[in-house]
Amino acid sequence: MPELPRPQQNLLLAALPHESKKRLVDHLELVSLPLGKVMYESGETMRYVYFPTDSIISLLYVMESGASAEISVVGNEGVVGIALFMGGESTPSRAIVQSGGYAFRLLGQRLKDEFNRHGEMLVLMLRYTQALITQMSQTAVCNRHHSIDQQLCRWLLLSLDRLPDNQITMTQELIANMLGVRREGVTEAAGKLQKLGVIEYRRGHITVLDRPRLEQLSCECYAVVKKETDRLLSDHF
Amino acid sequence: MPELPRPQQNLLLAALPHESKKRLVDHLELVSLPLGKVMYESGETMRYVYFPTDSIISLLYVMESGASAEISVVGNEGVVGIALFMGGESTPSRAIVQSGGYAFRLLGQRLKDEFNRHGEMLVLMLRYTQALITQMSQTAVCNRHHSIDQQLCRWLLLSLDRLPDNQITMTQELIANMLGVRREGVTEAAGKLQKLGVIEYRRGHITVLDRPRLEQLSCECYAVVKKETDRLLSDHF
DNA sequence: CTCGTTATGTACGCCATCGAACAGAATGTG
DNA sequence: CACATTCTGTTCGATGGCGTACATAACGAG
Repeated sequence: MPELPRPQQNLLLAALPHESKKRLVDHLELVSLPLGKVMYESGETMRYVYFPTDSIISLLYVMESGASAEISVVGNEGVVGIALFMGGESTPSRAIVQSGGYAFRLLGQRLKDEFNRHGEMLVLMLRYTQALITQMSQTAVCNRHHSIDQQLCRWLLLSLDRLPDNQITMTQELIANMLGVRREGVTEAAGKLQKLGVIEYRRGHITVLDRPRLEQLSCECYAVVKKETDRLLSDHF
Repeated sequence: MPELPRPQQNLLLAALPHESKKRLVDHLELVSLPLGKVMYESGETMRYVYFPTDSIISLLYVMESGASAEISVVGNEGVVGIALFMGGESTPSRAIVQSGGYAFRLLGQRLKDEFNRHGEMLVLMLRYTQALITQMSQTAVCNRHHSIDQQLCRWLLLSLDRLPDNQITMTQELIANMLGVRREGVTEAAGKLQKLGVIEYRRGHITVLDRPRLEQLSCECYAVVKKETDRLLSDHF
């Protein structure tokens, strides 16, 4: 039987000094996040922040037309709900579960209290926020300049980094929503990767077989984000 | 003769309570920022933060190939150098002067000292950062889904909001760098706008004649960013 | 005023991606 | 096991933006 997740699996929670952790741990509530669940709707006031352990959350922007694009992705290295401590309380984007799993949630007010003690929590959250900003910037650039093929590679790698194995549960339709492209475009790109033996997939399941090759085929955006995230957070982790 | 800028012209500085302002004002140094000046190079450690009064600064990402794209834009409503107080000290993007003018610069350490007093400065900087995040997200979406025509409108509006009159000094070539498209694409889009009587231009100078029409022709991205920025910062301004 | 430089205009073929439409395959539900 | 549903594969024409090449026009330094 699978064990239940522990707070330590989230790297931000793990990085907290003992004192902070002690203050928070009793208020952390384990929640299950099924694939596709909408955690925040655009403009909504946030009540909780979420620290994923083994789930992945996409921050998605949905336009008036219904078209969408992923702005950034959050896994066990991060937290969903930065608007709470940044002061805005809400954001114009949607948070949706991209890979089912668990997260620990914390009442917004509790996080704010801890944040306002101006200790390690503040430093950590701000550094993480900067990493998130890097990801968003890179997404903007990537959307402008890179092909679907390259972007799919980037997206697979970002997902892979946040998953325990080399297996991604996701339909091509959903990936297309994330990338903001047509489903057919993803089918084609995925087909090429499969032909190259880099991935293997069947109806909603993708297995990455050759990760080094995937990194070669990806645009520089993945490496930039990875490197910068490591730089910003590795002191703490 | 034109008067020299005052710190109050930067909205963030203006919004500071008297006490904070008193601590900082003697350390603010007025600097002139000529068009095209590179204020930060990607990855460089930041020494100063800049509070523009009448200049505009673009945060630009330049790829390995040399292609570029604007991530966000900063005028008298903001500050250049958030990485300093976010904790990362540097970012992978370049800051370049998009419209010449003045700014007050402040030694990074002074800002950090003020920031670490955990007063109004912290709150203000974080809220501003959230506004910047909104702009970056929207840029990502816009790059994915909207036409050059629409994006040019958005870009003109964002610039206009940060300038004293309806006159923009900027070549089509530079606009193309910002938008991450070909110069010819901008020429064509600008030509259409001129034919419609919305703008008028000649060799590096653009005059906006019909701003309401420009807003109609723009994608929703401009309005989203504007509205969210107002929401996040109007309590303070 | 002239000339070199820089900015803008235009044209052509190319290609990635789009939109739409439909066929086939895998899945799980009753 | 059969069927409805959902996912994936493929095709077609349309098109927006690209790369390239070159022409014209405005400016400003001498």
